[in-house]
Amino acid sequence: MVDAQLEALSVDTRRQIYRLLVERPRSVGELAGLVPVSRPAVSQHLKVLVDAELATVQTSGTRHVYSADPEGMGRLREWIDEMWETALGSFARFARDEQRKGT
Amino acid sequence: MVDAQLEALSVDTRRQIYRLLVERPRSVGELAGLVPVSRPAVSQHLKVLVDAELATVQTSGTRHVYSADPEGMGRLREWIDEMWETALGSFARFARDEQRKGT
DNA sequence: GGGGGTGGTAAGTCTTGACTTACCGTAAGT
DNA sequence: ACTTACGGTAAGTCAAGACTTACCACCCCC
Repeated sequence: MVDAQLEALSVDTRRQIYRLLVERPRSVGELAGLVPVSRPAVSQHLKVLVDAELATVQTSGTRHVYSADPEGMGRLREWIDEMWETALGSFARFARDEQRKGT
Repeated sequence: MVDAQLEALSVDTRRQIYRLLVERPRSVGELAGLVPVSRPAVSQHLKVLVDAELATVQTSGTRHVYSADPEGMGRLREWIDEMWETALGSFARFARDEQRKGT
């Protein structure tokens, strides 16, 4: 379920682009000027972000403005929270057992 | 900062292993029996998880027991939360501007 | 309706890394 | 000491994907 989001955010360039979108919506050309890769590369990264529901497009004429989409990040956040909680629980249980062992 | 965590969790097999560790600590052999790859592959994945501070080892004799480490997941959680918040803020601002435009 | 500026797509290169088999070290039991 | 079980490491293969250049489609404005 969160596979797409995690995979999308695992690449540095794509993370940079996403951060820029989180600040504010931006056009493809603007992004290409802020990131050390070519414009086509930016386009490809944006496709991945959109597919992962981490970004949305707003096309007006030939100008495509991308913004951050709360949808995908929300799902990722819930997944992380779940992992975090159960990891903490498992950790506490483990610590208690270790303690018991020591007594 | 969260690069290591995101990259570690971007691979399906490694996510499976991590989920198993979140449930409870497990040995390498046990993990290898629960995941569709060879034992050396599991070892390599575990190394990545440990490097990302998503797991820790507890070696007793030749038996190595891995557990989920809250450290890395905590950092990832904070980062995600920050992204989530600012993305929501940016989204709200955008929605308001769109509204204003419509009036 | 041409020309400039927008951005997506195709094709090809090249690196990264997930996986395998084979091997080695080490600890525990007899 | 010999054996057996446990895991980490080396070396090699192979596919995925990040990037490039080149090209194409589109809309807008004169």
